[in-house]
Amino acid sequence: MRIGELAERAGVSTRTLRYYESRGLLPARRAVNGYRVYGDEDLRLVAQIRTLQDFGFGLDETRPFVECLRAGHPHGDSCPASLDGYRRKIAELDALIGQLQSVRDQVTAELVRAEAELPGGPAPRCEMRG
Amino acid sequence: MRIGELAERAGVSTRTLRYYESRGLLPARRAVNGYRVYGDEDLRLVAQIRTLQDFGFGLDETRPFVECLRAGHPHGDSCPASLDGYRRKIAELDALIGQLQSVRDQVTAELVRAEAELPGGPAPRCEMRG
DNA sequence: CATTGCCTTCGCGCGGACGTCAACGTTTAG
DNA sequence: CTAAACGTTGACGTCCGCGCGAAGGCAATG
Repeated sequence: MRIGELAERAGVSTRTLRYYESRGLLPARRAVNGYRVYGDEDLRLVAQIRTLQDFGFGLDETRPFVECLRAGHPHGDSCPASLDGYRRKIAELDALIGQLQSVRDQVTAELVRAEAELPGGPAPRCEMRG
Repeated sequence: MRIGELAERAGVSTRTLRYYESRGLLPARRAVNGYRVYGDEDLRLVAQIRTLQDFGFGLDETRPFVECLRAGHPHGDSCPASLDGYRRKIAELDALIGQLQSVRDQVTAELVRAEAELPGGPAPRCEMRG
């Protein structure tokens, strides 16, 4: 299989595949004429990269998974390094979520304060009846 | 007050102040020689921008607050448009947090599955006795 | 011969908030 | 008078990751 076919089957552009190769993922054997030659396993490899990308992994972060696959393991996450990759990403996400949550709370506090200070008088959230 | 003094007092660079002006925030009067001239209210204006920036507001999103201040209101968030700005940002943050949470859960599920499939056997989270 | 596919390398684009430099005018202190 | 310090505009560089586009040339196939 050459680059065009792999690109079509994987649903990415040939540019993307060459880019992956330039980044050290997805190395390709070469035919005598210099054409890149791929096997079916490379399809799974690209699929693994895309999946992780969808999770917000950077290209570099997909490396352990890719190397795990290339080492012959059944899944990209069949290796300890990949699991660590998961764990790091989860920790990263938790940290980010926490920061965003904190900002969210601060902005909400500002909103509440500003609403209370409005010259038109505070807009009550609950109906006051007497 | 000229640009250097305002920059120092506000804790930003002169480049930043000129940039704000170019973006339509922070318009400056000009002296006869063409120098930008600022008043004390501009200091509060810059402070308002920085505060919002810290909350993750883009420059454009600070516009209602800035115009509110320039309209003579006591705070940048003394205007309805500013409150809407707060609300939009909160909604934005909620959406983002939700997405990240979803991704986090998916990655966690992958991690759990991969751990269970490890050739070394699943690493139990709880001791099994008996 | 034409078409299609592939090869390489170089450089561009995006988006936002600036940094940095150039080349020049102004003010101020010695 | 001169030099430093400050001001002006304009244009380009940076960071970040993930690519895209195009030029110029070789390979395979009809």
